[in-house]
Amino acid sequence: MIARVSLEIALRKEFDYSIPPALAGKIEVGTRVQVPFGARKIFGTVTALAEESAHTNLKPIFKIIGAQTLVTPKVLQLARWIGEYYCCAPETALKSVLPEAIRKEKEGWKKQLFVRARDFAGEFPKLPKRQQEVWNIIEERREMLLTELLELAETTAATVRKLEDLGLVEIASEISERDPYAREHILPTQSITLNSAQAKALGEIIKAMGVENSSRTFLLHGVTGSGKTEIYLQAIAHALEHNKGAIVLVPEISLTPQTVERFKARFSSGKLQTLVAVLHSHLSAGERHDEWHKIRQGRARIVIGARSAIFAPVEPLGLIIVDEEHETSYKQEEAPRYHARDVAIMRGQMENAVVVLGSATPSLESFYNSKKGKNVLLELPERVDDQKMPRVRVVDMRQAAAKEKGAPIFSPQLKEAIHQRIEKGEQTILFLNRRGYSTSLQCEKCGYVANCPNCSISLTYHRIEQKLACHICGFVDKVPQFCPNNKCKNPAIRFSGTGTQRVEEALAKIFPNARVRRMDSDTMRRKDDYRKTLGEFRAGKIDILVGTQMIAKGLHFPNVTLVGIIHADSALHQPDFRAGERTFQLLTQVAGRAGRGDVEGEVFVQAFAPFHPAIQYARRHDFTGFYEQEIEFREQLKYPPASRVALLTLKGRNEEKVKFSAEHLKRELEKVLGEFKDLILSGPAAAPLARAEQFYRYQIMLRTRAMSKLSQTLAKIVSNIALPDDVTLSVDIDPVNLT
DNA sequence: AGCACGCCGACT
DNA sequence: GTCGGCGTGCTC
Repeated sequence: MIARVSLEIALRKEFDYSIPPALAGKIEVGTRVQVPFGARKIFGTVTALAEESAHTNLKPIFKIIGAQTLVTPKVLQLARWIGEYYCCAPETALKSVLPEAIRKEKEGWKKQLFVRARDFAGEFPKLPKRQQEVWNIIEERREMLLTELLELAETTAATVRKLEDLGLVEIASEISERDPYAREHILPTQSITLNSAQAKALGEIIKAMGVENSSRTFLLHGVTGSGKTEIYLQAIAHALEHNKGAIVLVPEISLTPQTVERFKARFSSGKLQTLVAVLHSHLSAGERHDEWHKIRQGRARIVIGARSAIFAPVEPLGLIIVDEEHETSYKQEEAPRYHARDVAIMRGQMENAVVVLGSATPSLESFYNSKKGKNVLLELPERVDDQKMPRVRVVDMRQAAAKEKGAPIFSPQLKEAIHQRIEKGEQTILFLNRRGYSTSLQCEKCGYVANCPNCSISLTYHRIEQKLACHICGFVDKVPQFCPNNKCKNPAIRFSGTGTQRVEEALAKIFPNARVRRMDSDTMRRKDDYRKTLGEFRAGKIDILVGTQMIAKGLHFPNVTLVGIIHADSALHQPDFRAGERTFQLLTQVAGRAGRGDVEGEVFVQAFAPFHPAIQYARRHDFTGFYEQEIEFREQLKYPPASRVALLTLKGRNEEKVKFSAEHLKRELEKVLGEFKDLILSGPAAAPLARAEQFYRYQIMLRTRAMSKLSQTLAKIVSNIALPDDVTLSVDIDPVNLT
């Protein structure tokens, strides 16, 4: 027998090996192996078994890695598709399918000493007092951790060893499974009765699950608080009843203990007792290892996790849920540059699983697909608790700016609203998507701006830490006391643009008695900070929470009746065709934080372009209206979803070389791509962020409706084109980030 | 990806 | 005469 092996080096080629007698019958498709390759030893994955090979003198496989076949044939098939569609080496795609913790040569199980009572035949010996006490504990528990026993009996291992010598107990090193949620106390929950819209949606999903050999994708469009999660839970319960497993994808940022708890509470406790495995980046390598094997061994049937959880080896798979499907964090920003939502749809098709995409603000792509019949739209138009949507007021900051000298941070309306909440003991969330104190430092006299030496952006002033920092590369500099321009040396330097630190400071001045807390990546350095701060906020120990992105998602606090968005249109000027969509989504999500208790919520949106459609449709909670006007623009300019984009980026330290290479690449593309009738080729042009971490970047954008075909053609060009070795080319299919 | 082989310039 | 530059090609 011969095994075809995909090696863990991006050669875009597979190699044949003979299976030595010692491994005969133990190797199958998906087995990870170590093989000789030239003078080296390399890991790889068996992708096929064959009777014969085109090559002679095959070398034998060295050994098998892992106790069990790690890549299931279905996941292997999925990896192949990713390599093809996302235009990367199949080896790169295959590599990302297994977590790092699983790919190690030695197994990652944690072994601990266990003490177990043995069946004792014959006369029970008379034991000394201490030994008898220890025995009593063991006899009752039958089996326990040695460390636990020592603590409980306040004794040492020597005493237990005595019992072992007498043949009363055995001490053995055994696998002890790590449980990242062992400390949480989870109370079981029961299904909640659904309202009619929910019941109808669930009915459709269940109906689709009953049909064999037809996968179906649903787009569950439900406003914030419309009860999407309960539908997920009941759909999963249905899958379990039919002996199928489920994968739930959640954006990393909303994978909080509360989210996990909701799933565990329904399935991991009470009479169902189905294990829920969790996969996300905050787990230790050991925890991830154990969670993954729980899934692989079929003990966990439900997986909840971030992007890469879409590769979880759940088998058979009945249901995939992609919550907040519009979230950009589903896109991996390094090779393989896959979009987990789209991989989910593909996996659903391959495995006959039903896919449910959920969102209050669906991506234009998914909504467009529902119009085209590629997925089935399910609408939840109302909040489950009959609460009204919050009242959204848009404040024209141009007027506020005209009244005072320059634009204030808070409009008078927002200031008054905050004041009222403090009086009433209600809470406020203020959102601003910019950390630091001010976004730039400029000399008013000579025009000098403090820029990053490595990137083409200005440095952000951090007042508390007294530093200037680059938010791209992390460069840090001292704050100059006067203009660094030698000919100027002006002591008056202006800080402009507002960040969260400045908002926090301003609040302290205006409301000296209010308890203000800032939440951004600068204050949330430690693992536990996030949980702690939210705990204090929930307990009412904080009046005003100021924060970035971090506070926009999923938080649910009944006492929050006011949400202020400080600079709602800050994203609108970005050179990205999705700028409007992002703004609409963000405003809707943030606004959804208000009024989830008994009191009606109020949202203040401060903007310099208050009549922009993204802001006006968000104000009216009108997704469909926004979609209709946005899709018109996308269709006119042939942007997604009216087309698909491939973004080619060239990077290098030498700008001229990068530019030249980009022009060379474009000429090569023009030669080959004539057959694509609807192709639009634009660029090369300097990337919006022209330099990052000392690398100059040039881009070429390709647009077509036939992306599968285009990425196949691109793969050929990319692997054949000759570029200087200090210039690198990356291909991003369906990019979400154009910078 | 890494390593060997191979063919032309400045050195003991 | 050698040491070494990195172009080309190969690894089952």
